[in-house]
Amino acid sequence: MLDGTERDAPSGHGWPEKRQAIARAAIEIFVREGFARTSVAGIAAEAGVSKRTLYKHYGDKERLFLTVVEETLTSLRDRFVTAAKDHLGDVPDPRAGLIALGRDWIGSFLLAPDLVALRRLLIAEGAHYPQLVEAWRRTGPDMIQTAVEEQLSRLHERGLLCIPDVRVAVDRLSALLLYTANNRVLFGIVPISDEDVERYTIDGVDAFLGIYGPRA
Amino acid sequence: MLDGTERDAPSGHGWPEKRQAIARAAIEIFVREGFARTSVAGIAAEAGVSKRTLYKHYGDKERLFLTVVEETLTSLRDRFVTAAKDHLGDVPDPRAGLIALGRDWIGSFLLAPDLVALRRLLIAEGAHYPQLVEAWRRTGPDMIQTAVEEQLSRLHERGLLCIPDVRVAVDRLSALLLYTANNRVLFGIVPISDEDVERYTIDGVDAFLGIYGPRA
DNA sequence: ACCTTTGTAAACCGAGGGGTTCACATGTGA
DNA sequence: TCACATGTGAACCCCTCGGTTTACAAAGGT
Repeated sequence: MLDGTERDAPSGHGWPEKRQAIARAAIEIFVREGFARTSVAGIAAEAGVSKRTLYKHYGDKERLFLTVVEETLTSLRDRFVTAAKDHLGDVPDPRAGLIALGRDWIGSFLLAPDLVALRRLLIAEGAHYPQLVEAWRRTGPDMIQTAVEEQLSRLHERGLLCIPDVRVAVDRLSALLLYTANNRVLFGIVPISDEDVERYTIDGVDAFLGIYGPRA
Repeated sequence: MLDGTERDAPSGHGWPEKRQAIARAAIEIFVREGFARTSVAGIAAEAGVSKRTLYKHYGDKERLFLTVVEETLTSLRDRFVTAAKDHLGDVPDPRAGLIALGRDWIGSFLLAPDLVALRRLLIAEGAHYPQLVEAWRRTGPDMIQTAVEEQLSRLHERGLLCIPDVRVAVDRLSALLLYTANNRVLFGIVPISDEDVERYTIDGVDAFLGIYGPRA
């Protein structure tokens, strides 16, 4: 037991990987169980780490919670910006472009299981930790808002859509695309199929085009 | 101490009012603190009742929780139906009627503090107690859905709106009316003023009329 | 070789909370 | 008047959990 075990998976000791293992386990359990139901011992066990090490890295349960959620939010922001740059590129046909955008928005952001769980956690604990809500607002919605605004502006400038107020248009697009699916997924349990995503997307885009379509 | 005290407010003992006092205190604290953070002793104190009495009425913490939330949901259903009958009556002008409907919908249902807290609770604990989510779906959304469907159908039949699919139209109307406000209020903290409600209402209705207006 | 750093495993402490019991009080009905 | 049902309040048991301490083990640099 003192020789070669635990060599390939570097769990010897003295590595900052411990910290990351703790963070991974912590966010997973916090997000699944909520703050109060989560035990520090459980996190330590899940991370394959002693309680002592955990308390060395993060001072106490609350600081662990705040740190790990905020770290998750910033890593999330990176996901947002890269995805926005990737998938929201130039589109020839407005309808096709909006559908691609909507599909990606719903599938990658709205329904991604970890993001759903994170939103649930923030809604649940937000009243107790307002700073987290503030961080969420900055990283998530605002990023998407500006990215989509940019897209819609481009479509407007090219004369493919008629959008007097881009800000409002983004609100309406997100509402039409996300509202139903968001409700289903937040209250949970019922899984959402790919066909559902496709339906929500097309339906939302068509409603949006009913308002802003070149037809006017 | 054995004569006339506690006559008007019947808190002597031996009354089922105790049960109601417990229920009131319980739902208030559960909704504010969540299940795990709530202590049975706290509920008993808030209700002005001994723990023993509480355990006599409701067997244990979990049964208290489930019972009291489900009772709240059914009492909620009554609120829904009466409000639907009251405020969603016949409307002469579609825009004015929809605005009145929207204002009431947002103000009375979406933003009512107790309903917000209840939705938060259901989102937070839904994964642990699916039965509650099911009860919520039955009492809340479905009631509103059918009530509003009826209203829109009437407007369609009178030729004031052009609505090919009423089901979809209700989804879109609720999305346009509620999405933004719902997000703001669920993540919490930021209060929503009456002016905000008015803005959300008018904006949502106008967007809806952009899709379904007689103009086509 | 030695000491420091980083880690583990387990025991331990104190607080809080779910749930029960006990001794006692007070209205109600026969 | 006496039993009974209902309720009180406080003590109590036991477990979980946050957080600490102790004893020990393995690098790794000098």
